[in-house]
Amino acid sequence: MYGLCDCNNFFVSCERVFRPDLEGRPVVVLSNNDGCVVARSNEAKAIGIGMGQPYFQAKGLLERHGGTVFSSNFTLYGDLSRRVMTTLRSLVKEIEIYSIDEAFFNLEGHEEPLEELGHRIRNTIRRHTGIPVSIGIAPTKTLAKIAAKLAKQYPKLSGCCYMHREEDIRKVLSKFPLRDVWGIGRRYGKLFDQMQILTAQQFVELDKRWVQGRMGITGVRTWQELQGIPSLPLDDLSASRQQITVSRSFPHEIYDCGELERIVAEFATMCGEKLRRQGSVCRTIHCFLMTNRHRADQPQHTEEAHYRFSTPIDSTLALVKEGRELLRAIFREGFGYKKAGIILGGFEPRSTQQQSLFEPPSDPRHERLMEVLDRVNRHYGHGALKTAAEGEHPFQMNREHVSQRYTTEWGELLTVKAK
DNA sequence: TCTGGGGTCCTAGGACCC
DNA sequence: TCTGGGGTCCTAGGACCC
Repeated sequence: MYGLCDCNNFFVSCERVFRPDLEGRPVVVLSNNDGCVVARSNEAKAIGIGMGQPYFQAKGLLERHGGTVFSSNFTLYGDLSRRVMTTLRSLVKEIEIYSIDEAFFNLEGHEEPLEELGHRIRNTIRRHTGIPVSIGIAPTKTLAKIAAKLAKQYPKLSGCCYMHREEDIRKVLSKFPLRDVWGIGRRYGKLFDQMQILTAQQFVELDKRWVQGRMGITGVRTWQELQGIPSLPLDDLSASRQQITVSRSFPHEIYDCGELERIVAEFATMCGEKLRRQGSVCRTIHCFLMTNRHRADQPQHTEEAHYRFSTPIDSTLALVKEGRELLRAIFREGFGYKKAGIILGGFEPRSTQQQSLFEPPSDPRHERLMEVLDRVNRHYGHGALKTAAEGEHPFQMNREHVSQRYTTEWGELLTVKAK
């Protein structure tokens, strides 16, 4: 049996931990630059605010219902996520952290009745962190996702759904919309709508060879998982990432190459910090640039370029240098750029770094320099020490409604006032 | 006026190997 | 005239996820 622990409306719940006055009222959290709605309280969903809706479209509706809006505060959400995962890890044997607000766990060898255990997990996480979660328990991960959805949907389940009898599962699947199944995205959803295959049960009744031919091995796995055949093992994702990205949309279009260079240098620096934190060196760096795709009246240009280091590196100086060169290669005069990013890939562990036979080894002085750079910035805060290429003023996003970093900054602790 | 960011895995095809 | 069989590795692009 697999369990899924899914935080309810996670970003909104994080804000409500420190603002209990917002219980029962519409609350939304916005993406970077206060662009789109990325989390909604149940009340905000009920008044018709959509997921991913641009804020300027939702603003009026929210205000009419006396709702509250927050800019995203990932420092806070990341810290509360860590607390939720720590609590969960103390209650079950093995967990796979799937995203900032979800984790799977394995239930083999637990003696406590599983439904009871589910409720105990839910109550403990609520008590220790203030975050409400939904628990789904079922024979496979895909079914556990469905169970967690039901737990969220039906109040009489009190936040935990244990789904294991075959006839119960079939009954659920024959009502469950196929497009809401984990692994069925927009593209396949459309295809199945056209075929009039609307429920998960109808999908399960398709021929395996058809599924294989049309959707590949990933489709077959979903098909099997829905039948209770485990096909997605619990992954140990503690291994390091395959790719590191830092990208942002800008508040305004940027026409100046020098300004973009400073921003890209900052993104490359942030990538370098992440890279060294996971103890890797990288072989490739990509830089991309795009204009505002929502402005059909303006000329469009999107381009990407990449560079391969002859010796894998983790030095911010090398990343900044190549990042800026790539940018200069793809930048075109006269276009208003709205978004840029740096992506690192081709990772190897730093400890077993392969040297090139013909190229000179990377500058050994960088290693010491990066150690000092990271130590200074850990102690005095991000950006205390930086490359000249980044310029004086760090890249700023719109964050008009940001809350305090209650749990990670001494200066921003919650203040309690006596009445 | 305003429209997010960061990931994963799979597949097909090309280069290359013996 | 005729031209094998069995692999690996890499990359780009497409699907998906939260």
